[in-house]
Amino acid sequence: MIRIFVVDDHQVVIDGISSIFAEVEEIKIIGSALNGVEALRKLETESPDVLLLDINMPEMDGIQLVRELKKQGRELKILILTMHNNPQFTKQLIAEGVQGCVLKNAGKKDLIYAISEINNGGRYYTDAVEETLKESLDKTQEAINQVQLTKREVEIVKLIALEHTTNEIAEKLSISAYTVDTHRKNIINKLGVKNLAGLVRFAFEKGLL
Amino acid sequence: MIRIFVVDDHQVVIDGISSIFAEVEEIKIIGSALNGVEALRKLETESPDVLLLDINMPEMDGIQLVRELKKQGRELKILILTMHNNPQFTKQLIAEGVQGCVLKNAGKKDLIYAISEINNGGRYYTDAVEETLKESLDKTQEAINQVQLTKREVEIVKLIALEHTTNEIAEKLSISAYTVDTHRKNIINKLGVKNLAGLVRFAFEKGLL
DNA sequence: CAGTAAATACCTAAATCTAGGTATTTCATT
DNA sequence: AATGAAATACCTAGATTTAGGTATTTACTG
Repeated sequence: MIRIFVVDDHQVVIDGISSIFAEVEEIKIIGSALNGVEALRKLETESPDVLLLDINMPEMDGIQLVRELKKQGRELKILILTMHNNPQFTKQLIAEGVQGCVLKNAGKKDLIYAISEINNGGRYYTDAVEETLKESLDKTQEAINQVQLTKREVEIVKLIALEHTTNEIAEKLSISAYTVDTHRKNIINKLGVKNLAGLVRFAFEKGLL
Repeated sequence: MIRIFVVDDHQVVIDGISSIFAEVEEIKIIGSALNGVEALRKLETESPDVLLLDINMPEMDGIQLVRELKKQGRELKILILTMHNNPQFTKQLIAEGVQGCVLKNAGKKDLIYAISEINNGGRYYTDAVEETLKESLDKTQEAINQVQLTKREVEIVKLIALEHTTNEIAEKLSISAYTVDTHRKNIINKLGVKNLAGLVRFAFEKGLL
């Protein structure tokens, strides 16, 4: 019997996954959470074999949660559920030591297979994920290091994505436009993107919007 | 007995929803599709009471599918399943005549309630959706009309979102930078967004990336 | 207490985007 | 053959972003 804990910010997905496994003998859902913070709290008292984790979440995203759990020295296997097949993320995830990754457009069968594989000490990456990964493996290696935006930076990313100009943001936050400029520059550097478009794209991929 | 057809590009969501309703007496899933094109084909022979439809899909998105079905004069109720609570979309959807809209972070209970409401001739919008809608209802009304980008425009939107500048795009497509400029302007006008950031956001919401 | 991360602010020059136009060619449809 | 949409191209002025810096204050952490 494999004991699973599901973390996903969409209740429908949690309910769905629960229902899928309700009819599967060897797998049992022992709990779920709608975000990273809730997951951490609940995992204090629960100890699943496999953690089924969504990447794109508000509050604390999947990667942060993985880090926190590793930091606590938890011995559990992690299977990532992701929307976008983004090599940037996948690389980061592997670096963080997760055991597998399936796209949300995978089917029930794949999901069950991935979970058993992982529970038996294996690894599982959807074909598509693996392929995209290989393609981009030779590219910028330093991009792997942790991209962590500060609270203020996240705030500014959101405002930019919502079409506010530097001046508007400055006024809204009651700070100098120069400061907003500086933040924007820092963000672009941190994310390794080229311009505003990349920044907005990131905001989406990261689930900030 | 309410007969449902599910359209969502994520197999996990389809499987999940199927499982959820497997244990609900009055609701039955009679079919599903992973994209608009497949849905249209399958709906030629199927006639569900309610269509459960994801907005963000590749190939043919939810709105396009709704239009096509209305054009065919199909008599069916449509419940939208959406990720983002975007008033722009909601307005468009209402204009297209859909019966309801639930966010993907709604739970099983809400989903079931929404479906029965709609099947009984009612309408159902998640509280959050309704609220966001009201807030933005006084804003630009003309934005409701169909936003349809041409092939070339879509191409350019993608390149912009991928962080290419006007000059780079011009070179890549072997056209003048002036032309790219014109396209960008037209796109910004069509979408009713303010700047490049809005354009990239749109690309994501529309599922272009 | 020393060190560091975060947030703040300033400066300049160059690149890029935005807004307001006008105008021609191509292609498909009526 | 005419209409209209799509794609193309050009022009100018002003706004905004980008790249390269430097520097101060605050707050937490070892």
